[in-house]
Amino acid sequence: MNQIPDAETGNPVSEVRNELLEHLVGYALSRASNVFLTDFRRAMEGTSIRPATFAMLATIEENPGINQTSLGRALGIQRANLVPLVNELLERALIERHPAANDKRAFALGLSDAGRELLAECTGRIRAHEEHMLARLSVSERTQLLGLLAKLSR
Amino acid sequence: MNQIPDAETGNPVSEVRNELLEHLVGYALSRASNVFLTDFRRAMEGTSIRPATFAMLATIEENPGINQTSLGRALGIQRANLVPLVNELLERALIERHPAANDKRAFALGLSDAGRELLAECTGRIRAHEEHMLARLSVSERTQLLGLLAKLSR
DNA sequence: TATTGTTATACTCTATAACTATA
DNA sequence: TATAGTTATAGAGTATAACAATA
Repeated sequence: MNQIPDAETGNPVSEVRNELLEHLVGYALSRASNVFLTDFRRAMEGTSIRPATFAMLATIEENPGINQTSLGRALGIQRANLVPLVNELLERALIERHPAANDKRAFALGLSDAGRELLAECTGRIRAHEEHMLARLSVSERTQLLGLLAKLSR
Repeated sequence: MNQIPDAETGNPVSEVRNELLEHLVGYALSRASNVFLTDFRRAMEGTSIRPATFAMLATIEENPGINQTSLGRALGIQRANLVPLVNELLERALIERHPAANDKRAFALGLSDAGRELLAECTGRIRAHEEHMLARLSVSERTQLLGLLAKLSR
């Protein structure tokens, strides 16, 4: 892991030991997720799109007319936290919001042309980012990993 | 995924589609990590220990005398962000901090008896939490998953 | 009564820049 | 010059509670 000097004895210590953490899936998930996140940000530089807003655009494109509560539920984002995100995408004219046909409380969300264009641009960048992050994994390992992760979130 | 009414047409829609996100490892990592995080918090209720402070206690126990920079590097926590965390553990008397022998700039960190006790208590809870979260995975699947995740962070 | 969208608020994690004292 | 610890600050994700309008 990391070469360190032992601050107490001054003896050279070859590595930081971490038997406990190394065997915790939760810790490994958190570390791996953060590595991806850092590279995701680099890949998306200049787009002002973050993981949450990308997920929103992708989900709205595939489910035109979806309302905010359903969108939040599908993405694991609470209604309250979705509000400023929706506002941001509206202000950037990446999505459109119309009154829902059968429910005066709700809105139907859809992508604007600009939103569709930006989504396509971001999707291309993200595919390259994933390819870069998964370079060490074979095709079957990638499939395995996706399957195992899906099992954890279900 | 989630049953929603289509807000535009009012037609029943069986599921939220998400072809794109479902095939992104970065997204799956983020979702799974968050599922674990939520359950981790529940499992640690009453201890005032969070993921970062648990990782610190575990790493200090296995590397007595380690300094803050090395600790941060081993955990992926920047020096600047480590400071308030170290202070918190010092104030709770869970760790001790002594001047390093060979470097007047550095401190040697170690666990107090209280810290060792709390670490043991938390470790037990976390093992139960992991067991709970991994219930759907076989032993070999768990090993596979840990191995694949390690490949991503290296 | 329950649900949709909203406001307000707080906590945690992470990132960057710049400082001091030592090495 | 580089490193250890520190301060200050900001961005982003997530959590809870409560409200008005509508179902």
